[in-house]
Amino acid sequence: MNIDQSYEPTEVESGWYDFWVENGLFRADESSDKTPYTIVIPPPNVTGSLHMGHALFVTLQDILVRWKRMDGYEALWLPGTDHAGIATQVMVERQLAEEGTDRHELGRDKFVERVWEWKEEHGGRIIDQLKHMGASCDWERERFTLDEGLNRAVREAFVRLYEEGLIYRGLRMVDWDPAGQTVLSDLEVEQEEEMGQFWYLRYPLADGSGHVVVGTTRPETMLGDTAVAVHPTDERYEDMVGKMVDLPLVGRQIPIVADEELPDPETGTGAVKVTPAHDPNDFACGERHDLERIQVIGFDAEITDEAPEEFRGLDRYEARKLVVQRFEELGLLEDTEQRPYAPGRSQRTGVIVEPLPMEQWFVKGEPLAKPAIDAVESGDTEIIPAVWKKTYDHFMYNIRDWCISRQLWWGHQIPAWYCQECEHTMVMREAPDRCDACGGPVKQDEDVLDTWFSSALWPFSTLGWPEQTPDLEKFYPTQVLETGFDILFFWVARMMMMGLHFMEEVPFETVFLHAMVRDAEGRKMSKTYGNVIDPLHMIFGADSEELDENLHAELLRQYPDGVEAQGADALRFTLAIYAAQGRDIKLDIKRIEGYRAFLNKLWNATRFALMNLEDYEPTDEVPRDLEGLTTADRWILARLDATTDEITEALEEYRFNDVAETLYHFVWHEFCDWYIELIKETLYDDSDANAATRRATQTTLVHTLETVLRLLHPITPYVTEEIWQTLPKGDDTPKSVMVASWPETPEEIPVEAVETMDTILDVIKAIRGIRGETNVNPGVVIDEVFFATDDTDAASALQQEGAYIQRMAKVDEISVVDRGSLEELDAAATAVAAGVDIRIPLAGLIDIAEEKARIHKELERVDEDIDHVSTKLANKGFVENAPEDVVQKDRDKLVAYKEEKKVLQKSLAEVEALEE
RNA sequence: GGGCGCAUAGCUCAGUGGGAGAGCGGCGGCCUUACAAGCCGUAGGUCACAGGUUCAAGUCCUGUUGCGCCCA
Repeated sequence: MNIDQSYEPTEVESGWYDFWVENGLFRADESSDKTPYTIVIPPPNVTGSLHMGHALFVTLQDILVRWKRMDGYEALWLPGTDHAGIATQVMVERQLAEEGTDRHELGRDKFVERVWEWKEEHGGRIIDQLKHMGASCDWERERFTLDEGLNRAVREAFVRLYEEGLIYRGLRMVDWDPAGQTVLSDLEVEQEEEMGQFWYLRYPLADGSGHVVVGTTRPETMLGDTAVAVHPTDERYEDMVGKMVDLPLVGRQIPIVADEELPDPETGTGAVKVTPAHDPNDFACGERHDLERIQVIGFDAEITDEAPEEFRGLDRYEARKLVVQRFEELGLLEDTEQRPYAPGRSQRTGVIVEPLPMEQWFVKGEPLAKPAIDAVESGDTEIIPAVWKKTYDHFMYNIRDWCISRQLWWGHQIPAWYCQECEHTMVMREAPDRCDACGGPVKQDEDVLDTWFSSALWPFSTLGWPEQTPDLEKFYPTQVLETGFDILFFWVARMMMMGLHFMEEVPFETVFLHAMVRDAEGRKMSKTYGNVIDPLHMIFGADSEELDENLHAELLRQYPDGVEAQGADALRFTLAIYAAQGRDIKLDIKRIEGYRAFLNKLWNATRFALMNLEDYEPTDEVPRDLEGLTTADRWILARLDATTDEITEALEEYRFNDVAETLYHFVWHEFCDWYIELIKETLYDDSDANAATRRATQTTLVHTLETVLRLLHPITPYVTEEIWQTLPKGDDTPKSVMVASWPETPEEIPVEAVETMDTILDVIKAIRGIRGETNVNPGVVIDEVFFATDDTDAASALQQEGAYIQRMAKVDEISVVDRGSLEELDAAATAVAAGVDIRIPLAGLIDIAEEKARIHKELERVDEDIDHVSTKLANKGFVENAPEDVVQKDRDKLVAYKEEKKVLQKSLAEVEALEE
C-alpha cells in the first residue's frame, strides 16, 4: 500500500461519503439492544444555504454522534429541514412578482403548490451541503416540518392544547409586519437603539384655560388619540385631571386621565398622549380607563378612514410629516429634539412593526413554563455552559403568551373552523363537514401557525408522535440538543415546554449551546461588512470569480485570486478547536490553512509508516505486551493511553477545543517530532538480530497511528477514513473506521518509560539549544559530550538510552562521569537539564562569544529563579501554611538552581579565560 | 433601566489558588531520503485598572474603565 506524496483534501473527500451511506453506516436500528444516543438536528431553513453557523453545529454534532457510535451506542442523528414560513413564502412571492403576478391573483391552493414546487427544486440544497460537511445523519429518517406526519403531530398538539385551555383566540395588541403582511411573536421583533426625532405637541384645553404638552416619537398616531394621561401625584397637572382637551387636526375632545403606570413624571413633560389602538402600553391604559380604540393606521401601514380626510391613504411616514407641518402651522409645535429611541423591527423584513389590536391565536406561557423550569432546576435537563441557565430561567419566569397565528399561506393551517351561520368555533383534528352546533357551513381559519410551533414538537414529532412508534420508544428522550444560544427562547425553551407537556418527559438530557461564528475582528458575518466566509468556499476553494464583491469583500482583499480548497476536515478541525465554551468564535482563514497543514502532517506520517511496513504482517497482539519493545515504544504507548484518556474526558465534558488541541499536540509534537524520529534507526535495521525489536516497533507504530485515526475520526472523518483504509489490518477488522471501536486504556498507565524519555528528551533539547545558539552548523557532528548527575534514575536513563541522544543531537560519543571529573575538563559549553550537567568541549567547534552571551543569559535566568524561590522559602507564612509537598518542591528547586548556577559560573570563567 | 459575558504575547485564544501557555506571525539557521504545507533553535507578557481575601491570586471577592450580548 502506498499513498500520494501530499494531502489533497478534495480528492480525499470525494468518495467516502457515498461509501458510508451505501453501507448503511449512518442508519440507526430502533430494535437494537444498544443504549440509544440521539441528537435531532436543528432543522435549517429549507430556503437557506450553508453558513458558518451550520458548519459549526454540523461539526460539533457529528463529533458527538460519531464518537458515541464508535463507543458502542445506537447512535441516531436525525436530520431534516424547517419550512420557514415567511422566508420561503417571500422567495416565491418574489418569483411571482417577476412574472408580473402575485399570490392573491394565483389563489391560495395554486400558490401553495408553487411553494412546494420551489421547495422540491431548491430545498435540497442545504441538505447536500450538510453532506459535504460529512454529517453522519440517518437520511432514511429525514423529516420536514411541513410533511404529512408532522402535520398530524401539529394538529394533534393544537387540538389538545386547545381542549386543555392552553390555546385561546383573543383580541390582543400584536406586532404587525406591514411588509410581511403578518403578525409576529414578540421574539421576532428586534429592538435596536438609534437616533430619532422627538416632538412636543401642544394640546389646547377645551375650556380655553391653557394647554398641555405631550412628547412623542410618532406624531402621526395623534390622529388616533383618545386621551392624555398624567400621573396622579404630579402636582403640575393636579387641576387638569378630568378636563377635556381639543385634539388638534381631528377636532375630537378627549379627556385628561390620571394613570399610575403610563406617564412618568420624571421624563418629558410628564404628560403623555394615549393611542390605545397603536401602542401596547396605551392599549393597557385604554383598558384601565375604558377608552375608545381608534385605528388610524391600517395593515398596509397607511392612514385609515378613521382619520381626517387629508391624511387618509397616506403612508405612516408621510402622514407623520404632514401632522408635524400642520402643528407647526397652527403654532402648536412646542419643540423638537434628537434623542435615541429603540423602534421594534421585524426580524425578517427589517421594517418597523406596527402594534395593532387583533384577534389572534395564543399559547399560554405560564402553565407550560412551570414544568420546564423545574426540569432544569432538578437536573433532568442540563444546560451547558451553565451560564445560560439564568437566561433560560429569566425567560421562563417572565414568559408571555405566544402569538402563534401568522397571516401566511405557507405553513400548517390552523385547525379551527368557524360556522358561517352561528358564531360557533370548532377546533378539530379533521375537517368537519358542517357546524356541529347549527349544522351550517363552516370555513377553516385562513391563518397558518408560526413555524416555531412545529419546530417545538421536533424531538418527538420526527420520531412518529402521536403514534407510539418503536422509534419514539427507543430514541425519546434524546440525549443532546446542540444549537446556538440565539435560539434558546425561540426553539429550545419551546421544545422543553412541549416535550414535557406531551411526552411527560424532557426532550433532551443535555442542552449544549455553542457560540456565534464571527469574522477575525469579531464582527458578525454580514453583507454590510462584506466579511462573509462561506464554508463551501473553504471546503472546495473558490476562484476570484466565484466570490461576491459585496458578500466576500474582505476575503477578496486578503485573497485577490481566490482561496484554495482546504477541505471539510480542516474546516471541521478548525471549528472544533475554536469551540471553547463561553466565547464567540472569531474565525481566521489562516487557522484553517494551519489545520490543513496539520492533516498533511498526519498524511505524511502515514506515508512514512507505510514505507516501513512493507514486510509487516498484521497481528492481534496487544503492543504493550509485546517482547522487544524499545523505551521509545513504551513511551509512546503510555503517552497514547494518557492522550486517549484526556480526549475521552474532554468529549464527555463537551470541551471540543481541548479534544482537538490534545490531538494536535500529540500527533505533531509527540508522535511525529519525537517518536518517528526516535524509531528510524530501529526500522532501518533489518538484520536478523534486530528482527524482534523491529517487529515490536512496527506494531507500536501501526497501533499508535491506527488509534490516533480512531480518536481523530469524529473531527476529521474523511482523511481518517482514507488513511485508515491503507493501514495493514487483520481479517476481523470492521469495514470502516467509523464503526471501529473507541480506544480503551488500561486502568493504570505505566510511567517508567515516560520518566526515562523525559530525561532523554530534555537533554537532547538542551544540546540542541547550545548548538542553535552558538552557531554550530546542523550538519556538524559533535565529537563528545559529558554528563554528570546525582540523580540515579537520570544516570541510568543516560546509560541505557544514550543512543537516542547520540542520534537526535548529533553527538559521536557520550560519557557519564562523576561531577569531579566533569570539572577537570577543558573549557566547555554548559547546560543543565533534567538534573543533568551537560558539558560540550568547545574544541574550535563553538563560537566562544556566543557561548559567553548564552551563559550570561542563563545565569540571569537562574538568578531570578533563585531569588524567587528563596524569597518564598524565607516567608514564614509560606513554610508554615503551605502543604508540605509544595514547600519541599521549592526546597528541592533551590538546591538544583544553586547547583546549576555553580556549574554555569565555572563554565563562564573558563570561557572568559579562553577569550584572553 | 435590569441581567449576563469578555479583557492574558504582535494576532487568535487556552489556563484546575502553588514559578504565565499554545497556534499563527516575527527573528536566526537548515533542500536531514514522511512532510519546505517541513525541520532545528529563539525573542516576545505590568494577565485592562484599583482595592481586598490568602502563606500564595491570571485564577476567589468588591469597585472602575472599555467592548459585546440578552431582556424591558
